[in-house]
Amino acid sequence: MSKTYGIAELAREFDVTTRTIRFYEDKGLLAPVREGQRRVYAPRDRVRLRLIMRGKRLGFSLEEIRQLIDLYDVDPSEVTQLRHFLDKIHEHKETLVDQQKDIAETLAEMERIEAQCSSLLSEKQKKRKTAN
Amino acid sequence: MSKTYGIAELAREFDVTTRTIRFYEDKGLLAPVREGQRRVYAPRDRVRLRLIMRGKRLGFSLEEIRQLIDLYDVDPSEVTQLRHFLDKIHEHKETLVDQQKDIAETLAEMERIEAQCSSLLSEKQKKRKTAN
DNA sequence: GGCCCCCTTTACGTTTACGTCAACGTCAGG
DNA sequence: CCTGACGTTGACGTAAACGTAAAGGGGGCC
Repeated sequence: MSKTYGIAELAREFDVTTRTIRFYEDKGLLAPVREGQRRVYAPRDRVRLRLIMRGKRLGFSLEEIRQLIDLYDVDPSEVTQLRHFLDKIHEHKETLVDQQKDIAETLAEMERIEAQCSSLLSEKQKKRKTAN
Repeated sequence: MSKTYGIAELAREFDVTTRTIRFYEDKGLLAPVREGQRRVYAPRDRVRLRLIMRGKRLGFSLEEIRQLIDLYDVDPSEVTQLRHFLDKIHEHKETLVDQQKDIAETLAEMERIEAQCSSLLSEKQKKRKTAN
């Protein structure tokens, strides 16, 4: 038997509330096994949760994340599905590449401002020294 | 005189509604000049709008975007402000670098799945050919 | 038995980021 | 003068992503 997890356990690990985890289940992002009423999470659920958190950090909506995650579980039996699946992957890849560009630009600007600021700061330090 | 823009003009250019632009003003992200009651946007407002859109694509909240944009307009007179300012930049840079990592990981996984899928697809094609 | 901790569902509240509609001003063209 | 395009404020609506409180079940342990 591979390990299982309780809801509180996962909540602690990923620093979210149990409410949040149940909410994700409501939205079809998770589907833990039940033991009576209690939710029991398998390692694959834990992986999914990790993917969800990453998706959130990237600014995707839960709906988009759901579609993304479903890609990992697709049954590769039908050829048409495979094609459709590859299309979806391409879409998401483009989005991500665009984001990379956005980030690169923003980082570049920040470093420009940063440098400008640093030089300004060191100039002020000089003046302070010469004034003493 | 450098060019100015009407609200509808900018709305078209950035593919948002005028409502959205006014909303950003409400939240302190924009501050166009008034000509009577009408809003008149200068090139710098247009730049700001571009920054806003980029921030949104990166999943930042409007409040975070406001703080980010304000960094571009900071008055570099006070040394303490400069230090504080540099700290803020460092924070944001870390966030962005983390995002870069997230994106890289996601892209890597996608390409792995993609390759796996493509090979599956070409195998099916082969079988189809030999079956004919 | 009493307390604590974990779990459950139901349901209403909140924040963000706008959409939508009403009601009205302004200015150019026909 | 009327229409139509563009603009304004104000108020209410809404979807997403949870928070929070209510009300309760079940197990362990001292």
